Amino acid sequence: MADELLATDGRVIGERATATRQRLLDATLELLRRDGILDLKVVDITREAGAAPATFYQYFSDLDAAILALAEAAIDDEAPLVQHLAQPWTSAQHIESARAFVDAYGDYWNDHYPVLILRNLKADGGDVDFRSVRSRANLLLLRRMADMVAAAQQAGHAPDALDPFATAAAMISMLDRLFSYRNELRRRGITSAAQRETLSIILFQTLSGLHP
Amino acid sequence: MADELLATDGRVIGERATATRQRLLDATLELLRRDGILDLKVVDITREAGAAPATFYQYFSDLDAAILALAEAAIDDEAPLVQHLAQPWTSAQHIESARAFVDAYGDYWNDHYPVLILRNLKADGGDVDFRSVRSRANLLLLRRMADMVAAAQQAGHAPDALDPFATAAAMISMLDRLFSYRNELRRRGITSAAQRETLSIILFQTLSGLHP
DNA sequence: CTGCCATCTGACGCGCCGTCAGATACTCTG
DNA sequence: CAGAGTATCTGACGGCGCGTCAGATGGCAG
Repeated sequence: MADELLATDGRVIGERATATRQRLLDATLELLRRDGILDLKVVDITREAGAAPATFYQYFSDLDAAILALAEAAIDDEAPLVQHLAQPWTSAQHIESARAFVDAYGDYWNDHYPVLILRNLKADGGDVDFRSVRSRANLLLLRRMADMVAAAQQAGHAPDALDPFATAAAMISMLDRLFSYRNELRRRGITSAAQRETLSIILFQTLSGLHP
Repeated sequence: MADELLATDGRVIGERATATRQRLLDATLELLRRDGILDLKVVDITREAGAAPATFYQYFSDLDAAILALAEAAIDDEAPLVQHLAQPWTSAQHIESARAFVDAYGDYWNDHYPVLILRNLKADGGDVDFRSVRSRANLLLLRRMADMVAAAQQAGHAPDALDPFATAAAMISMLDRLFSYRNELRRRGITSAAQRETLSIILFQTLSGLHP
């Protein structure tokens, strides 16, 4: 097992230090939720965690390192998502699987959204570490979705001109961004239930090539 | 005409000052492209524009005010987009309109992406000014798309359970996010042409209810 | 109790923010 | 074209967060 945590000077850290490190990560996520993505300060994190500013730098070289650690941790919560994509959606009844997937994605998003948004920003900006963690996070989902599209194409349900992987990426993109936008939609009188149903239908149609 | 520009102290500004203000805005966009969204500094903007830091604050109360001005300016470039959604897509031939729209959206995105990303971030974060400018920017597009969905529903092509407005928002979301992601897709060997065709098909299917 | 190692901390120099009083450039009048 | 008046620009400054360092504190083994 290589999951022994290291301090920035390279030494393996003990129980007390591991707990402190975790408090700092918890505080980071909490502040990201509370104050938004653009106003995160190390000083505030350490105050929230009841530590001195210098302590933060014992476990993370800078803010990015902490966010990267949170992004790594988020990967573990993806398991329930993949499950709903286990088999291709081959009949109208499978719209129910699409609904379940959208719900699961919503839960996942709620738990991790500030980290996911920052991860995407930094990955888009070219940071190799964030690109790597995003890649590992998305790959399973993208592969499963791409396989579903390919199956739909072989069954003659979906257009051959669709690139399966690009289609999968488009669906993940839609979900990511629309969940950010959902408060705005609610403000316009569109309920969560309507949003969920709309997403489920688009996802079902696009991945299966069928009408629900 | 109320398009006379004001300094932060409220006075109407003249020709020279307007030019300086514009140089600052140009420099802001240039630095956003070059250095990314998260490392923008007033000092750098003024250096790039050949002005003193204090000059920036004569025309913008802070960085957000400048970005907001850029977001306002971006709205003017939306006209070509709306054009492609003028009439509903009622036959398979209209896939060509979808392609044209995707291309136009790509151009628009290329011209303004750092500003659009920041605008969305701050609007999602609850900033009322950025919510307002995003709302004004999106509304025309969203309305047109929603009308297309409603028309497809009346023709019996699209499921009635789709919320037209939420569907439109999902499509815009997909476009916004996927254009950010396109370098990653290219890295995976998916060409721009394949991305464009995939987006066009998904858009066409979802808005028209037809197969291409 | 004492020494040792892990862990934590206050204090500091640095760079950017946003403000102010004053310098500079332009314009208009006589 | 001199000089006053206004528009525009600027250097300098206090404040704050960053990231580093030497040293303080805590806990455990002998």
